[in-house]
Amino acid sequence: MSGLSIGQVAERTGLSVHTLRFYEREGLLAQPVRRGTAGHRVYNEGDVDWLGVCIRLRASGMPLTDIRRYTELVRAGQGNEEKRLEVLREHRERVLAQMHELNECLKLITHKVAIYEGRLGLRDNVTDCAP
Amino acid sequence: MSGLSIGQVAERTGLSVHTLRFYEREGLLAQPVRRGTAGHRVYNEGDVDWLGVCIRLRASGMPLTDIRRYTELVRAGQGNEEKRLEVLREHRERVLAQMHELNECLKLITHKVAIYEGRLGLRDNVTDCAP
DNA sequence: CTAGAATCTAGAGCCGACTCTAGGTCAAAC
DNA sequence: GTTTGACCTAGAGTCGGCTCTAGATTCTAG
Repeated sequence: MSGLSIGQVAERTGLSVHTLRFYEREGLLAQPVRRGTAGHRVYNEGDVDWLGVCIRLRASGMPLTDIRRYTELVRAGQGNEEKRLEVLREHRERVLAQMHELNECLKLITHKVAIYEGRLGLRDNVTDCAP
Repeated sequence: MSGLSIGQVAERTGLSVHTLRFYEREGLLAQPVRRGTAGHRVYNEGDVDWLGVCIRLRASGMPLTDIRRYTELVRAGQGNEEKRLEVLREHRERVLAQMHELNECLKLITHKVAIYEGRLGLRDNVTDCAP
């Protein structure tokens, strides 16, 4: 069941084939992709899983350079767990900070929505209300 | 009370003077900034407050074009509350989606951190590439 | 009065993250 | 046996969001 074309991987991951090649150039793949006949990329399930991790990290705001750094550590094999932890913990801080920021924004939006809904409601209820 | 230079506003908001001028060009200010002698910008507290809102919206991922759209509605005055609500609700959805995504990422990170901490604690040599 | 800091405008430059193009190879379907 | 479509590489282009430069003017402290 391992032996996916770039098109199949694109479909599965939601990335475009362009982006898949781009990510590979950027060193985001844990292992170098195997090549089949005519040099076509052949992905396996592990590649897809790893791409899933990359996608999640990207979606949470990790820059490509950091993902590459982490990928390189994984690729280098055992013995650098401390460094991997450092990268992960650093990103966790960013994620938490971002969550906090989003919460603040949510409060602001909720506040403003309440104001506008109140204003509209008032207008509906009191039909002859001149501003 | 009112009468802040661009430098003072930069200091208060954390934006650079470059960015303040850029935001103004992009139409992110609710009112056109007044000008003092020699054409220097003179901000008031209301401007700073509005910039605070813009900064929060930006930090939560709202693109500048959407902030401009919203600003234009506010600038246009009463009567478009429905449209403002639409912009706000739309962004709220994005924020909630983003929070969900961050949560998923947090789970992933926590999982991986646990693995690495366990590995360091137990000194085993499992090769891990699982998501 | 003068040096240095702050401001102005218009426009160029930069960076991250894609996204697309051109020109080519190859396999299978008609 | 040619056409179609997925794939290849190298490299150019795009876009959002700043960031900086140049050259001029103006405020401010000594």
